[in-house]
Amino acid sequence: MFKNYILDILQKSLSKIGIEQREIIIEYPKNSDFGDISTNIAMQLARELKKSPRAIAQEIIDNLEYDANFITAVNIAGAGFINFKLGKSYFHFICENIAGFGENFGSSDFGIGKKAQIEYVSANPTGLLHLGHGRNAVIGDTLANIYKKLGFTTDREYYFNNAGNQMRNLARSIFARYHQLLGESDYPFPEDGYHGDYIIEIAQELIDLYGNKFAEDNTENLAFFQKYGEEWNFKRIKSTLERLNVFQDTYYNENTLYESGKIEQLLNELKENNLVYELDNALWLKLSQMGMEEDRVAVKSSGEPTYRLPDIAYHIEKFKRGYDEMVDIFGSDHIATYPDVLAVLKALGYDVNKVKVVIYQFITLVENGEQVKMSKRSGKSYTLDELIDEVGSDVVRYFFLMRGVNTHLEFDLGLAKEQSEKNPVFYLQYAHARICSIFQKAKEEGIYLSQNHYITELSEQIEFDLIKKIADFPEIIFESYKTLEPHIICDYLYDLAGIFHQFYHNCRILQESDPLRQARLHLANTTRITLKNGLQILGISAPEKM
RNA sequence: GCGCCAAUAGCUCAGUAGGAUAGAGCAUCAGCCUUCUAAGCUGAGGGUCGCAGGUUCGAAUCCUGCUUGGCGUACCA
Repeated sequence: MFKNYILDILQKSLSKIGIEQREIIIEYPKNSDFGDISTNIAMQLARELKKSPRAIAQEIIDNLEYDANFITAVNIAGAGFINFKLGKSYFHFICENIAGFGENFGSSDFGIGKKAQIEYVSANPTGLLHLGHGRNAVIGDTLANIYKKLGFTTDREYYFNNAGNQMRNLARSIFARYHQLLGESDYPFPEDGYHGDYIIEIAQELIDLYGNKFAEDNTENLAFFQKYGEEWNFKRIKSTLERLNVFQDTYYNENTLYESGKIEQLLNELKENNLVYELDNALWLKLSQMGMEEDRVAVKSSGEPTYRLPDIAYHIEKFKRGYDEMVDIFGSDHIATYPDVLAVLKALGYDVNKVKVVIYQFITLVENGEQVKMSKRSGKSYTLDELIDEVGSDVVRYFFLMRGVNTHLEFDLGLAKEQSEKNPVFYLQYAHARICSIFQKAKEEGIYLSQNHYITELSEQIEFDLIKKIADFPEIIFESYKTLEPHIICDYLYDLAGIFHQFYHNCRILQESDPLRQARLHLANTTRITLKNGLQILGISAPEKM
């Protein structure tokens, strides 16, 4: 938004010297001596035009037409940077523009008319959510918020499987604890069973409800335990997600792919397209013909499909629903599996560019400099619920989002628990609360926002810095959509809060008289809206008082 | 062994369609409250961007090799 005018005049200048439309990179120089805004376009063109960057820069400037109220100086520096010094009118114009968006600032129509699906969490109901699921949930939910902000119609989906080995293992684990609680203390626990305390809780619940009615080891009883465990786990999973402000529209059961014949259909399609072959009683996917390392099994010799088949069928299902974009959120342990799925989809003629895969790295939990271990099947697991109990939902969300998805995230429990200036979440929320408190005070004094914004009253450097930062917001949202990196928004809001705090210290608001007071109130108000809308995307509350 | 991902300040991390003096937070040190919230602001110190080569006017960013760490490497999901 802030850069549009500059881009426009540069583009026109370029076309005058015979260079067609291209992407111009514009940035804010770190050193303010270089002006407010700069571009390296002359350097980019040097190789192509076989001229020195500085000469090209001069040529661009010579052909530049601009409003002298907007741009007060243009010069060449260094190897060929073109630097612009902006006039007050430019900042006023931008600020007025932002104010015009009101509470909707940051929304755009980029995705209007397009449908996106974001699939996240997708944990099977074999246990409680742990921290890894938390990172998955928060990344997925936030990306969905970003898509929504850009105007996409968004479907938030949870894909799960309530059949198979792991679920049978769950039933066996509960069954063993059930017997142990009934007094058979040496009843054997499954080798790779689920050791968490929640299994004991479930077993105890079953005893409280039914006594020893299900003690006999038969398939009916185990099936009952499996179903009971599934429902018990799902209830807990949903309540945990709800606490984190994560809501999903659809829970898609893998089983429906079998029931509706979609797996069968896929198998036929694979055979018709000659993408599979039989070997040792198993059905193999010809992945090596699709550019992959080696072939993999689609149907085991036991007749059971591997995960690949339903995964492919599920994605076909997504394609059939007509999504323009589909986002999958996976932990790094899945990094090797999705290329196979995509390769097959591609071979079947689907446009796999519509599928975006986010791979996030693992979390380590640290307290007092020591790593806290967490593992689902060992007894001592740190559940997501416990973490929310300790630090609250806002902190959990922010900490899970504040690093790049490809970074091993170190979650510092000590810092997270701290309710002080060290904790970045509070720094952000404090800025918002501070602004709200100014308006509260204004209200008490009978001061309200005027119709006229009186933006032209603003003249301090810090006010212009703030305007510049606010104006970046829409672009930041777009950037995080492009890169599928929510942390960009965290960093942005942190910077914005910082600049606001500086403004707050340097510029009085309510003590001034109108119209400057009004101008600053309006600037504070657009800051508030930006912070609030940004926090909303992150799923974090924007308190009015702290 | 092979594959993917990483390595940047004491710590946690930004920064990679090659660009100006590599940034932030925390920690350390020094300042600022009769003034709209000090959960704030101001300043200082702190770096062989893992190592070695290469590409070029220019490399944290691209290429090659190496070292270290994480995750994979199933007819588990």
